[in-house]
Amino acid sequence: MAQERLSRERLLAAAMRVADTEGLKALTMRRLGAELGVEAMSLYHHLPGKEALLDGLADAVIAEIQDQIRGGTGWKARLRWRFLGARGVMLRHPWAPALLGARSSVPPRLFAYFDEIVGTMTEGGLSHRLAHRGLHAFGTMALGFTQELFRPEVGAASEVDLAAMAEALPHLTAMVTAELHDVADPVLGWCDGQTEFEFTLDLILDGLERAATP
Amino acid sequence: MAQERLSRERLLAAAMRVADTEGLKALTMRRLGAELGVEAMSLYHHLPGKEALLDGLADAVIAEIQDQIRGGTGWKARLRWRFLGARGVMLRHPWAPALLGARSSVPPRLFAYFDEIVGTMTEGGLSHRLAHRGLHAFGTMALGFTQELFRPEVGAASEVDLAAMAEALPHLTAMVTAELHDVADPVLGWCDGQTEFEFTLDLILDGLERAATP
DNA sequence: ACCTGAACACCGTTCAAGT
DNA sequence: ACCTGAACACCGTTCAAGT
Repeated sequence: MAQERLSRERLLAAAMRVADTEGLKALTMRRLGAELGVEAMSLYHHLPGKEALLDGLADAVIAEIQDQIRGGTGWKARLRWRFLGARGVMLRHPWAPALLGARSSVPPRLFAYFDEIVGTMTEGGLSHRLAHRGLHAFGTMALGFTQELFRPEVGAASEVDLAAMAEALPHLTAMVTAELHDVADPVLGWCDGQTEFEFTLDLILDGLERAATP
Repeated sequence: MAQERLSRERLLAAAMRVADTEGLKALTMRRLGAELGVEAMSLYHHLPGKEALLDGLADAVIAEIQDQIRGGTGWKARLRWRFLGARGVMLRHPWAPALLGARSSVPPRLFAYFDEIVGTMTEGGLSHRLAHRGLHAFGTMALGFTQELFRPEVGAASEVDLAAMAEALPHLTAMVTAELHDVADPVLGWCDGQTEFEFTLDLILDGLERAATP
């Protein structure tokens, strides 16, 4: 079954494949072994354990963000592309936000990634203090998720009693009604995500620019 | 050992106690049973399973945020107090961000919480569209965490080779050096969290206000 | 009704044994 | 050196039995 020699790279690639297709919970050492046509214990010759596997997976996601080509001139445009690219990576790997949020150690590549973000700001004329605060302001946006932490539950959502909801949650109901984009799917379709992500991004970028030019 | 009758409330209180003192990983059904002087299987008479326990815990955190008294007049001041209060709750329960981030179902109280936030904005004169985008812009800030996803590893942090770091990560090193607040702890002490949280909060609040008044 | 104890199906991992 | 298979210490949970 084992076509080629195992390696750390092959393990991580297979782990990402399993996570993409079956979710993070399905990624067990035994399942990963089966994916590679090998016993679970063989994996321990290339990685010290499960935690190291997840650390490597988190680092690989950062690497994928860094691999995104960046375009545009000016610090605002460059950061805009960076973060939109990061969001794209996260949409391809829906398990990634939860993984990055749960990791206790910082993925090594994250330092280089943040270094580049800071460099983009300071070379754009922002002070170190403002760049520092900017880094915090972007927060999880630099990793492509702002509001994606709670995944919608498909199925149960359409059974919402709008009349009862209007009584218990008047403001939210009024907003949903006013903001409805897609009538076909009144609960899931009223946020498109991309629009709100870009709004937040521009809000922060414009706020930083205003703070930089007194 | 079992002093009083068990109840869902007693289970959740004990679960929060275990999580606060020993962390979320230590919260197993057997450990929770021991905390209450009872066998693990007794818990299943008051909760359907582990997932329901974690759901209840997530909901209890939202309830604790909602219990914070809110002061101030005007929508910006009220939201400011709300989110600073949410941050305080999360600082008391360091396990909460990871839990809320990992839950697949939405805690029931979150709807009422968001309804109040939307109501604060619309009663302050913001359109439903702007309130909607504001809700997304606040994102995880409404739950008290923006950048707390990666916990610093105490101990290994002080062993950083600043000279090597300056070469590999020039922008980040320059920023850390320029922004150093506490010389005694050069790596952990250069962010105080609270300052950056308030900066982000005001950045978004001011940006929304500017978008509301053309 | 509520609680118990043994058992089952998992999981990550240790260890001695194979090649 | 790399991979295996049995075993160990956990975990959430089922089930029959107690009171």
